[in-house]
Amino acid sequence: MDQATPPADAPTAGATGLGPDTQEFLKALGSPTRQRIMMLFARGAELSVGEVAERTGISQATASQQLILLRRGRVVTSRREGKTVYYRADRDGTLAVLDELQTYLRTCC
Amino acid sequence: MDQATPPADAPTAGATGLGPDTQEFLKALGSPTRQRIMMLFARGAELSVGEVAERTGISQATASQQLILLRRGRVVTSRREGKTVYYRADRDGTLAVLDELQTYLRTCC
DNA sequence: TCGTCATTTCGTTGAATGACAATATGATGG
DNA sequence: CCATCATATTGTCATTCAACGAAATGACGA
Repeated sequence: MDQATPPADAPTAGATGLGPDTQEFLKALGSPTRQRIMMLFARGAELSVGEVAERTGISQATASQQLILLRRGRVVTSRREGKTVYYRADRDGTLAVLDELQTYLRTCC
Repeated sequence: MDQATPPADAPTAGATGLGPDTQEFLKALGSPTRQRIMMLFARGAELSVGEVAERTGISQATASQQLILLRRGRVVTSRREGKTVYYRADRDGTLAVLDELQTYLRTCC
């Protein structure tokens, strides 16, 4: 929905020195619930939304929402296979964001 | 140092696989306001609470609060000199937390 | 001791977030 | 086309968070 609303890069970025991806990454992993979700994806595991909901004990709707937030932070990727959507850890995205984070912290410290 | 807290009460820790420090770190840097604050500490700058308030345009009370949150995440340290409290980036704390974060992400990916 | 300055804490308000149930969308098989 | 299953979206409520002004704490000098 709000995908084409921002011009290109300015909504959250700008004065912070961090790109939007990294900001979303930090917010995504800052939540205990989403941290718990991430533990399910250890060692390349791939799970459907329903499986994540079941194993974490949260509702299906909430699981879907939180997974979308994690995807926005490039922490996970999704793959559709028929009716079900499989999520797994986004190795490349995570490494990219972590790299930017380190660069940022080098600026501050 | 609340480093050794195995069974007692682990509100946020436990099932997430992340230590409390790292959780506080992620929450601390997840806020645009606090990211803006951190940019003031570039290249080892040391500022008082009042200076941070003035340069960011937020009230002095809010600045104090946000700096305390950043300190909890080991992103900054504080030093008292007379009446004024000086804050600066916590290099060691940041590196330590970043190291734990990388270890955590290696588990997931 | 008293007053002042800098910081912290307190109490409150509006906005953002997290969670759920209910409903809508989308894909697949009959 | 219709029924069904998995996911996404919507609407609502409770909790949390950011921010402020006002009051309390703490440190220093007169």
